[in-house]
Amino acid sequence: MPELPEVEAARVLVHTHCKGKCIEQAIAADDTKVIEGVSPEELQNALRGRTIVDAHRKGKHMWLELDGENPALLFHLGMTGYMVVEGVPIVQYVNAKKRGDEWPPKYWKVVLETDCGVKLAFCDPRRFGKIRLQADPENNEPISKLGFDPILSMPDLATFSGMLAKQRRSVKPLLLDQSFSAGVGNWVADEILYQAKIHPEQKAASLDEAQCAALHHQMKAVLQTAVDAGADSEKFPKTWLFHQKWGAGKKGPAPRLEGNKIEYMQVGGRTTAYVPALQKLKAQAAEKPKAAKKKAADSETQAAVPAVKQPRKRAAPKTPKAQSVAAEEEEDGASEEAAKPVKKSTKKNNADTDDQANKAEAAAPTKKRGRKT
DNA sequence: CGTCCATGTCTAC
DNA sequence: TAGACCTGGACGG
Repeated sequence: MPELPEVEAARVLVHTHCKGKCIEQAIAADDTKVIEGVSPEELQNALRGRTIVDAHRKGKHMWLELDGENPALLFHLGMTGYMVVEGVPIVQYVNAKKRGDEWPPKYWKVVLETDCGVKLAFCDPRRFGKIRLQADPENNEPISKLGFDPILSMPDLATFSGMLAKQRRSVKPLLLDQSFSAGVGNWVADEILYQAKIHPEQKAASLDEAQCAALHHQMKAVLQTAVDAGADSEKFPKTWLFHQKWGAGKKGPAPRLEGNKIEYMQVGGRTTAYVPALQKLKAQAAEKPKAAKKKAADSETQAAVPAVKQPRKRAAPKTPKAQSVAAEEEEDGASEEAAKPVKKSTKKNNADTDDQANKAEAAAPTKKRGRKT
């Protein structure tokens, strides 16, 4: 769950173990989807011999500042990216599979080894992450287009309220917009809104003074608390909605929090958990009646309902993404890593995974974790 | 085996 | 606002 707290924890990890160290060896996977703009060889050559001066972060982006005039090494962790230092236990994402101690770790995209033997790897199973080289990252896209980072520079209340007043959107989609507030993701947004007792669909401009103040406070407070906990969810306050959303709640009895029922709905295309009893949608300006949303509406006071309560509610079947099963040529040692989809049209990167396996082997003969079939 | 879901962006109708 | 992009885990049959 790479949102601000998780990325900050990754930054701290690098800062703690790698700051001031020289990169003696760098290995990059042949994955053009994740590694942008440079070939593996170019990236390796650009990193070898460089000293990691420091590690920085803004929003969900982080970067390693290198010595001299060398461009920085940027990372965006996407949905499943994470940093690992050999021998240092990683804070597992909730619901993530336990990783072993093998090195290089599975799904590695870049592995660095410093002159004093520290080994750092960036891994990303789902490959939504991004790695790139860029000079002066703070003054170039995408980082230059980010909004305020609540931990680095939370605006004062007056400024913040002014920003809200100009918005037309609902508050949750606004919080998720990285050009508004950088670093807030799906779970953080839900937690902030729950703590501030604001309904996710409340229009940002319709928040009253007290709500603006609560939102302003919780935005900083929730993130600071998560950062202070090192993004380790086991250390998050027991009163947080977070634990229901990913901890319990999913399975088992009807999810409740402090005695209140938790509801789920889609807001801005994302699954949203909230507590209707505390987060009420107050009347807003001239708004269309908003056809009673079947989901939340009916269940408001259904405390009498038997303990059945189906977890979620799957509506439409949702078209499967018709995996083209067609062509399937390349064999060589390829078949060993992820079943390469050989996507229909837009397939430009296939040789990556298997290639990585090969490199991993070369780089660290010890382990090779392919999954044979 | 199949379906659904996921802590994030992008892009197109 | 829905669909794409990717992959793996959880769960149902």
